[in-house]
Amino acid sequence: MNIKKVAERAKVSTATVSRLLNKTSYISPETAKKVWTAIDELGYYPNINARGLASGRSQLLGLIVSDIVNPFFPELVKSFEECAVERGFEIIMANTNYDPQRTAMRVRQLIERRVDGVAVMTSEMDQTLIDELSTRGIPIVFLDTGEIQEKISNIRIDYEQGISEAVEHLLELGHRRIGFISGPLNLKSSRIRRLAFLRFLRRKGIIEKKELVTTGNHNIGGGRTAMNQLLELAEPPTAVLASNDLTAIGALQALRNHGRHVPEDISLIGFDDIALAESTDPPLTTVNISRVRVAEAAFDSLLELIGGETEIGREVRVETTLVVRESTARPGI
Amino acid sequence: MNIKKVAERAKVSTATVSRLLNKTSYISPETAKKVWTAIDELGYYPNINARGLASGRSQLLGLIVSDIVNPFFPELVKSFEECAVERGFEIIMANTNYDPQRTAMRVRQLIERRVDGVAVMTSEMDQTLIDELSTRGIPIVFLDTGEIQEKISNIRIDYEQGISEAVEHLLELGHRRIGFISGPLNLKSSRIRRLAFLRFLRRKGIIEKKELVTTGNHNIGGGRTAMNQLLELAEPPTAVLASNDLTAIGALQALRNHGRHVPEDISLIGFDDIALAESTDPPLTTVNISRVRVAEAAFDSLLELIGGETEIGREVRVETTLVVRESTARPGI
DNA sequence: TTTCGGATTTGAAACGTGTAAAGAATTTCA
DNA sequence: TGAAATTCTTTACACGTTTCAAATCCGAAA
Repeated sequence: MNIKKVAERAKVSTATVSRLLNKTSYISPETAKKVWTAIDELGYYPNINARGLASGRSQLLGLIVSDIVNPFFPELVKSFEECAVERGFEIIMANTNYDPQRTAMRVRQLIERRVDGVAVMTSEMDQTLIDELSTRGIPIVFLDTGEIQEKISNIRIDYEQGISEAVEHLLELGHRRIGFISGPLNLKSSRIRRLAFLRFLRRKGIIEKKELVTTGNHNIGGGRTAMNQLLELAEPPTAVLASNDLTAIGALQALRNHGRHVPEDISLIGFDDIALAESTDPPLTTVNISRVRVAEAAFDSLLELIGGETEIGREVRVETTLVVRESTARPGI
Repeated sequence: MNIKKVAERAKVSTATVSRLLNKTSYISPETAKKVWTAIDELGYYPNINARGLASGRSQLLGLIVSDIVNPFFPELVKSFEECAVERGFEIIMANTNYDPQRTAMRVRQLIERRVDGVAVMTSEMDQTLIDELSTRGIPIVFLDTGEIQEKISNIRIDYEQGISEAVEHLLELGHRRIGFISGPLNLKSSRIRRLAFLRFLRRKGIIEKKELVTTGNHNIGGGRTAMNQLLELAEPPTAVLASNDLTAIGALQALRNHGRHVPEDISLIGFDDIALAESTDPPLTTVNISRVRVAEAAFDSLLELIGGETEIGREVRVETTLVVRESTARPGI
């Protein structure tokens, strides 16, 4: 059941069948019909391996993520897959678990598989691996952590904007003592968020109080601990911004345990806008990063590089926007 | 940079190189060394497309899930990927979004890709698609929803056991009015869980009270609504079992809104044991389904079918076990 | 020592299945 | 009628695997 059989049955050459399937040139309607009939009758499915071998394109994209279990990623993966499938690509998922060795192995496999491009959604990527992809001309798109180069694009999430909006929102409500719970400081994205917060505060002429800026671990537990710490201060903040939603959820729990009401006693803002944020109690005001937008940007940039339209990659900025729900209000008196 | 170049440089035939890489026959140590040197010097990576074409094996597995965003799946996907990678396979993820057309398209693509096997983690799979895989001899493993046949295995999650344990636990604590919030009844797994609950109650000689068995939607909102309903009863339950953890979390919120304390006023048990269950307030007692176990069972069964060791598939039972945390206690007086 | 049978190791060549460049045949249009 | 356009065919790949056969080596028998 291969293209030859189809060609024989339709009484055309294999090239005609191939061109029909790939739409690479016009085929007369009658011929097309004959061929389609043959294809249907034989239940022919082209062999993508052979196609890939002959054409040099695999229609396969590698998607490297550090941890799908992190609620930020599934949506990203889902959207990316949707984009890919729409354009006739499929994705090979590679979960690295933050393990460099594993990452190296997976990248090697992706190369052997002759993927047409790789989306790297983790910052823990060795330069040698990037080089190995680059040498072979495989386009790459990074999330947040990369510099544009030949065949390398980068999606930059504009944390600054969302954080500005969030803090602005709190300022407008009348808050002046604003706390921040950052993520683990060994992660680049954590540091960026923290820095954006501090910078904006300074820009607004608000004196930074060291004790109001604490560190969590981007998990619920870390948020809880950090919030407890903040509450133990002589003068606790009237509003807290968390580096991600899980942290905010932990903070929410800590507040409840201390008998503080959100938002009456203290306001709380998260970051990411994971699905859960809508269903916390109270629903969490948070900064939305559109996973759909990020995935689309990543895919589009990759496709552009694959298509060879541009040699040099580009940087795409993805906005973040404040989503006001019910965890913020004027400070209590 | 192909096998021929390597062969030339090592002054051997391509067959020898191939055999060395695939370990399909002994190669004398000197020859092996020559070849390895050539491979290293050239930075040769075999072309998997060509390999697949020649050998008929793609070392690729399809993983069909209905919705990766559902917190049950990421862990499953992760574990499955781990198993696969360990044995030299890679996975192509196909997210169906419960859309039959999309499912059909993805299955077709997987066939074209000549995947060596498919794991179907969704119940919404058309019989014609299954047939299309079967005709081509592609092994399949289902989760919960399939009958073993030639080249088809099934992983059966033992809901009954977990639910028995959960209810038993409540009974031991002294509860007699036990409510249940099911998932959407159009999902097979929801129905199974609901049935298991009712059956166990009956077995224990407890009269089923219709009003205590409500329906949610496997999401937080649904859990909240359902719990509110239960609380409006003249005689509300003293304990509630939810069909999944998200539902339980919704119920938790509803209870809090009504000023009821968990577990003092009312006990609550979830199902699935998603990561979040550990971090709710109070930590949720729930029935654990080991995603790792499920993934391993699925992969192993699939591998067995691929290896051709067995023609007829088999059914693997995966246990579920109660994890007691802090959302259950003796009923208040 | 020579020779023979079998085991080991290697090579040649035939696949597997599609794509694409170049060229042939046919039709269209001036 | 000839040039151009359209449609199709021929054929040379792409790159491994695998079968079958050849070469080499070993120890035992003659």
